[in-house]
Amino acid sequence: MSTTPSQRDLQKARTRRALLDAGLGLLKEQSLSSLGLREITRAVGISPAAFYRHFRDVSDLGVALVEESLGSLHEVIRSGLTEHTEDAERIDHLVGAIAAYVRAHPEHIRFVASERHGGVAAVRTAIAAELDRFAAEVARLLAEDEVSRGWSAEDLRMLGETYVDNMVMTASAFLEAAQGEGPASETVAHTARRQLRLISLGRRHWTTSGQISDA
Amino acid sequence: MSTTPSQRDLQKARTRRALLDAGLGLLKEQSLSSLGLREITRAVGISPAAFYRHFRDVSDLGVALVEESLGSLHEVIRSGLTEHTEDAERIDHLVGAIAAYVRAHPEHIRFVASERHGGVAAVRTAIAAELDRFAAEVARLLAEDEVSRGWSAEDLRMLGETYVDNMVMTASAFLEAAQGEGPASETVAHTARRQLRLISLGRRHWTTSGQISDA
DNA sequence: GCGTCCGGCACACAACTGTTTACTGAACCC
DNA sequence: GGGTTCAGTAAACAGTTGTGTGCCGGACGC
Repeated sequence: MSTTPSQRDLQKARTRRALLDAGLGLLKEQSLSSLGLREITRAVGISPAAFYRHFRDVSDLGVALVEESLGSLHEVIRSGLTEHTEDAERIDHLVGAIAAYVRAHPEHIRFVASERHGGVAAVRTAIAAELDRFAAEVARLLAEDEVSRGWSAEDLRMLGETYVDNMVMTASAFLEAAQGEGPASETVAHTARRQLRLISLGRRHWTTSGQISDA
Repeated sequence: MSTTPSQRDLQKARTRRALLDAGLGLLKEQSLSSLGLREITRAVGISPAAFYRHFRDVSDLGVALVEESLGSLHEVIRSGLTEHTEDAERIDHLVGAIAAYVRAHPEHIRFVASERHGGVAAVRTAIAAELDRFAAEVARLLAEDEVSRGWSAEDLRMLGETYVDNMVMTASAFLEAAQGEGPASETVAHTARRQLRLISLGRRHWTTSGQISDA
């Protein structure tokens, strides 16, 4: 039961959105640690002092952007992994979902990719935590496949991390493709599919002891 | 036949080094796009204007740092891949080499990791080019294994990229471990070894058509 | 209807930024 | 030894930055 938001709350939320959007937009061409508070407020059309009504810091705004960027991705991946069980089909679907997500939210992806190892500690930590939850979730989903019988929690976790790493790489490769900086989008998709296939194959032949079995 | 460098050339080279080192040091706590020219010269102890005797830009200095950071890595990996042929042994050696490299040049690794998707286009491009050469080299080396018989150039390339991606991820994970931000160093090594094992397994069971073979 | 809350404003502050200019003085070449 | 080259300097430039203060005015709760 949520109380109806007042006119004031609505307006406040609206400028908050504007600040987030403006920040995200400006981050196309620089990184968070060089993004100025005044720069943001100028883009929104409000006075610098008004910024403090919404965020303590620019890095505070950054942390808010992390949740926003990665929050909606969970659902996308969950459905991608549960709807299909056959490997090839699942891989195609997953890569397609990533491509679609990048097309829909390019700035968010760019933000995460560049700030994941960026200069602002608070944001870095927030992203790491989110991706961690993410890897755990993927591991949980993959644990339900028949192929995962007998896998230790540790190995499953490793598998989840491998998937997440790969997805992040793929997403940022799609992004570069979209802005003409790297190989074309289809090439990225092709490579991503085969990388996932490689991982899938390794997974099928994994032995719980971790030894590499003979062919 | 190289001419002996004059006293002046020597001194110039020395301050250039100082600029690069100072820049790298300052990048521990921020990203390149927010690194100030004056900040660097102040750290070195020269006047701001003197900076222009060595670099056009701060991003120009960044590009110089890319070569420096990634140049010496080639040799490390080449030896790591050629000295051993047996999978398990090779993987141990490779992960160990990465760990040692990170321990030896932590700032360089941090620089590459954070600027790879950072805000400065020129640097981003330089890193991408270097990693590209890198992936090609790994592919070339892996092509010589017996396991690679019948692999297409395209598949080999994909394999090389997978290796490089994994190595970059591992290196930056080691880095975070070293500064106490993520899981411990041994955990990282353990995960990295198993990820490489996973890839190795996939590689063994790869079929040229790209189909996933039955167990 | 009235007092309070509070998002946004204008203004001021000191500190900082990249870049240009004309210069000094030591190492250089012949 | 004398003229030239050139890394580094000092000073000035116009803009920029984050943050603090006091105030306004419309929406709010009662």
